[in-house]
Formats: sequence, structure tokens, C-alpha cells
Amino acid sequence: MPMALGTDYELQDCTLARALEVVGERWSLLILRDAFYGVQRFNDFLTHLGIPRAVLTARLNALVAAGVLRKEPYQQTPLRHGYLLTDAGLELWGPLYQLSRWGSRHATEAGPYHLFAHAACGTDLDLVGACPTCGGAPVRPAEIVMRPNPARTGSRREDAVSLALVRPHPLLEPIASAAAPA
Amino acid sequence: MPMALGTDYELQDCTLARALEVVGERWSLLILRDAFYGVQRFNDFLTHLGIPRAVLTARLNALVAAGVLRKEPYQQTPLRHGYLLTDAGLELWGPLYQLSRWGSRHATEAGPYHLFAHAACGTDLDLVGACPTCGGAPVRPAEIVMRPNPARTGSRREDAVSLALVRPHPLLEPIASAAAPA
DNA sequence: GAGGAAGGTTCATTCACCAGACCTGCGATC
DNA sequence: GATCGCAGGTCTGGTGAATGAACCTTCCTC
Repeated sequence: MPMALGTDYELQDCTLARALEVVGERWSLLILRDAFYGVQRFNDFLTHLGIPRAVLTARLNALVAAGVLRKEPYQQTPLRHGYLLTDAGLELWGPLYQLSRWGSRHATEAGPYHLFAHAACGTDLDLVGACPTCGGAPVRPAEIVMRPNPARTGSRREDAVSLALVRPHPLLEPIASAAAPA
Repeated sequence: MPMALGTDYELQDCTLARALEVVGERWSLLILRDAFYGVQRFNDFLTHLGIPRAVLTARLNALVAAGVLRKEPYQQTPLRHGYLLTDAGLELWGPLYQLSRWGSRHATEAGPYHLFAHAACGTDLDLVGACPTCGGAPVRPAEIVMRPNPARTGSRREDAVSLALVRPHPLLEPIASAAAPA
């Protein structure tokens, strides 16, 4: 609930409220989830999320202003840029992963849509996002590989991003949005 | 974004979207935060959050319907009930704590408003909510004591809940809403 | 039987979300 | 050299939700 009037929690003595001012608005966390999946371009966010264009514009600008995303040119002519996670944005992986895990336990019957493993050893992450085999702190996003849950059949989405994610995919690696597999 | 029309993310192949349908609406996570702090009564939520009454009614009902909160009578005549966390609700502590920690690192300059320690040993929790001294999994909410951050002066709120939280307080322990300290 | 507390409901207004149409470079096509 | 298409937007009108304030009900106390 950032920027716009009436959407802040300024009277709360709580850093949770501060965090929600940045990422608490509708769509914001889903946009960031996509950014972790490797989505970078406006149109890929648009088709994968099914979000109204004007709302996507507003959210991306707000997240850039909040220092969670940054704009990075990927071609010069015509000038085009993608949206990438900043260091602060990368640190949102923990809460995002935990919330997703909570959702798979309590807000759906059929379990998770995607599974997340430590790239170095292939072990699925535990509930705080650490590697049970290698131990230690939670695994950083760049060292995580996601794959579809084989027990979850029938992904009904047909957009470029969803199609790219049917194969195992390292987090943060750009989605090949123009690739049309034969 | 639960219940009402236009507020769901049903097309998302993602358990994060499922979780956000339950707790993603404005105010929902702040209500749950208060529930962890020991707030149970309608009027305590109301004065501590500064939320419109109608919205509080809607959110509490939605959270009860989602199985995150439950209504528990605390007196019979007249019948009054409080709102308590269910088991599913208690498991939201992880994401909530991590999001709050992120907020204290990136969304505020002066650091956290509250500190959280393992009740058994007094050690402050680490970034995933585990006890650095005792090790192991994240500490459960019932074994956590919160206290104000001494470096954060000037809490501007004067409601019963804020006043109760100036002293160290175990999570989930009911706030004494009627106690007026001399 | 007046006043007050707890937990709501009802109301008008404001605001944000939504879907869709439109606009602006720029490059490739015909 | 007009048209097509793509990427990344902006603009607009309609709708639903949030907001703040007032009101209601039940019970208790004085």
C-alpha cells in the first residue's frame, strides 16, 4: 500500500506495516514472485499475471521507487528495459517463499505447483528455505532451481512464461520470452 | 483478496496466490500481527489499528472463514467472544516475522520497533526466527517474548494495546485490555 | 431509567481496480 | 512510402471496495 493516498499505515509502530507499504498492495508480491522466476519484461508480466496494464505500470513504478526493483536496458534501439530485483528485493525471497509454503499447506488441497531445490546438491529446500543436506542459512535465490510439481497435473496457462516454467529453471535466470520451442 | 468478487487470483498457478487470497488484503496481516501480540477483542483491534469498524468486521469474518482465526467466548452474559489464532494461523508467524524483519532492514531508517527473544534463554531470534543459542527450527510463537526496542524512542500511540506492549510481553498472551496502570 | 461499554450495521463519499481502446516509437514487410 | 506488428505504455468510463461518521442492540451499573 505505498505511494498513493489512503494506502499507508503510517500510524503503526511496526516494521511489518512499513514492509506492507512497499509490497502489501494487490499484485505486488505476485510481480516480485515473477521477478524471482526470471520474468523481466513488461509484456511477460502482463501476460503471465493477467493484470490490467495500467495497474502493472503503477506497481512497477512503485516498486522501482521503493528500491525493490530497478530498470535495466536490454536493448538500445528502440530503447527497451527490463525490471530486475535489487539487493533489497532479493532479500524478500525469504518471506515470499515461506508465505508460498504456508499456502501450499493451508490454502490448497493438491499441494504446491512448484518445487524448489538447492542447485548444488539437488535437495529440496526445507520450510525456511534452507538445504537439509548442506545445512546452514537459507539458500540464496541464485542457487535455487525450481521445477513443476509432478503431482500437480494440468497447468492451464499457455503464456510464454508458464510454458518456459514446465522445465526446471534456475531462479533469476531470464525467461526466454521470444523462444517458441518446436 | 478472498471472498468478494474480483479479488481473487484464481488463475495463478501458485500457492503464493492462494495464500494471498487469505491474508493478502489490506489490514489482514496487521490484524494477524496483533493476534500474535495477544490482541483478542474487537475493540482492541479497532483502537490499536485505527481501522474502520466495517472493514474490521469484514476482515475478521473472512479470516475466521478461512480458518486462520476462530471465535472463542470469553464471557457468557452478555455473550462476548475474542478472536484467536488457529493452528493454521499460528503457522503464519514465520512469514510474518520475516516480512517484519525485512521491513526493519529496508523500509525504515531507525530499525525495529520491537525485539523478539527466545523466552527460555533470552537470546534474540535470528533472521529466520530461530534461536542462535539453542539452535534448531524456528522458535514457536508461544516461546517468544517481545519487548520494545530501547533505541526507538517516542511511541506515539496511547491505546490500551500500545500501552501494554511497553513492557516485555510473551506472544499470544492476552492483552489486559481493561487494566489501567496507576 | 440514564449512562456506558461491547460489538456490530448502515450510509454517503472517495478511491482504487478493472477492461478495453488508444497512442508512440521503431523495424520489417509489400 | 503506406502498412503491419510489437513493445511499452497512457487514457477513459464503469464498478466495487475502503473510509469515516452516525446509528443500533444488548446487557450492566449507578
